[in-house]
Amino acid sequence: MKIITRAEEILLLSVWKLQKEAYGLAIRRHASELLNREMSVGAVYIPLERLVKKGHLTTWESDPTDVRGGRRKRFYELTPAGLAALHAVRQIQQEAWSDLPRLAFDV
Amino acid sequence: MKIITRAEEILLLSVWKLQKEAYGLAIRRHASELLNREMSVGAVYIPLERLVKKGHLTTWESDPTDVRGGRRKRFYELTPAGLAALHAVRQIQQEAWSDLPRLAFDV
DNA sequence: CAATTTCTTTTATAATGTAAAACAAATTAA
DNA sequence: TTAATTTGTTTTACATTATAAAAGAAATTG
Repeated sequence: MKIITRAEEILLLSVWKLQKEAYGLAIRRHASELLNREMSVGAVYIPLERLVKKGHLTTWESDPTDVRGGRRKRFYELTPAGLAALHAVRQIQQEAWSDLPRLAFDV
Repeated sequence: MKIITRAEEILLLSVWKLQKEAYGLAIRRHASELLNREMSVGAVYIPLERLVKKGHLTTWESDPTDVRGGRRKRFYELTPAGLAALHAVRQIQQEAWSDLPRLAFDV
């Protein structure tokens, strides 16, 4: 299984975290907070579409809400395959960060 | 600070782990094991050079050893900046993976 | 209906990732 | 002494991913 990229990891985790509120701009806000840095709109929507195409997310459009400017939203949800990809990357991370020797200059 | 990519993370951690044996092919072997998948030669050397250019690694050439085919090796070592980049990505990971709600289909 | 707001899609380009081929220099075997 | 083998790095050429910025859409408010 090919490992997901960091952007994919952050976006999948954002979708997971946001649950029923996982739509484009909300995902962007959450992911930006995680990264401590404003992600551009394209940096979110384009990878999200890729994740859908790969089967790691499902997506659908909602009806408009009645808040000002509240147009249709495109929601996302994690699939079992997406969750598996997250678990896989998590495991690799834990392995990679284990048993590291002490460094000369230290933290 | 711009976050490092997954490949960069794996390579920096491999250099860290290998200590005095951190040269191209050894790094490739170690990183391949971590990822459970053979990395191509270019997938290692090119990112390594990028990390040197960014100041996350230092590099130098050794003298040849006397084992069969043992030619000059190019070694790498983590810099304080490289370590800082690893710490930064680690922190983001821990934040991103915390407080995730239960899923419908569960692990 | 013009202005404003929320939200998504598209476009164009920069940066990264990767396989594969080429190159280099050492030891060993014939 | 030279051909084969081994260990290793560099280069090339291309595919994939990341990103900013602009454009487009549909709703509410003034």
